[in-house]
Amino acid sequence: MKKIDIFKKLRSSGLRPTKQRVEIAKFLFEREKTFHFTVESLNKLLEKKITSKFALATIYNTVHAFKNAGHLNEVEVRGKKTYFDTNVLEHHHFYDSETCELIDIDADEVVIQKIPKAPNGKKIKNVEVFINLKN
Amino acid sequence: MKKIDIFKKLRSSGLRPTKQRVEIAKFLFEREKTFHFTVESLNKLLEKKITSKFALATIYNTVHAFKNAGHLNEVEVRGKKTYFDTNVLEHHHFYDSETCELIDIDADEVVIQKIPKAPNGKKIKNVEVFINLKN
DNA sequence: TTTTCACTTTAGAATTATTATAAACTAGTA
DNA sequence: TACTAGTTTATAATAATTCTAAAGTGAAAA
Repeated sequence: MKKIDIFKKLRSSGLRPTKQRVEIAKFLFEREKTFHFTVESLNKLLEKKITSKFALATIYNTVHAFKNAGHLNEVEVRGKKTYFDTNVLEHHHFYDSETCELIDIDADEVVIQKIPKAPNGKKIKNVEVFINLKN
Repeated sequence: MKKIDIFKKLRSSGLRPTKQRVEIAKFLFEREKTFHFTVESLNKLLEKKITSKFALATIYNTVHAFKNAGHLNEVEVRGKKTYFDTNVLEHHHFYDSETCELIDIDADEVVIQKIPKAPNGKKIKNVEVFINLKN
């Protein structure tokens, strides 16, 4: 993803392309594969990669802004930290609790045959399948 | 569930039937339907129901002890608080993010036709289906 | 280009859920 | 009854996240 595309991405979601947002966006979206992270892990990786230091609050702000703009997914993981995912398509996850690692599963790799109706007046927003792993 | 059964349940899992544990166990397990709660909500409900006051740490200790003994399930919910469930059979959940409410789905109400293989050397421990609701 | 101002960043304080600590208590056994 | 390991308790500590308010900055308007 080129710099100009990053700018577009930010602008089109109503986010000013500040130095911090551009750097973080480049780090997150200039990659082939899906990337899973917590704010803590992202902060550590950015510290290594980037010369200037961003406030932790900025990482939080930016990640939430990206999430609200639909550029990041928040992933369903039991635990203290919140995981994010650069894959914003509908998909599912393996979770390896030994390593605390998430692995993406494409939506078409899971086929659900039967599902109950949503209760009284509610609708189904989405279905997440979470496969816990063991050794 | 009678008092004697509560005692048995506790003893058979190596837990001394203290006043606190018995009270909490009665509150949790003497019901027909599944019960979902957080430590905070359980604490509030116990305060209403019970004359004596238990330390918050005791609620945490007890809930964890019950969970480790297999009498409670910890449920996969995104968010800060940890949810528990008196239903320890394999099952799934609806989640209503408006009301932060969990609703059980029996295992046989969901049929999965296709699922990917576990990655390199890992095995599948269990599969959780989480259905997010909207209005 | 300069001015202006709403939006951002920042450091640090505040908050919230949870766990750790260490002293006081108690169930069950000898 | 007395002992002891397991429990409870109040409080402190921790950890992730959010809040705050002051300083900084992008970009639209003059």
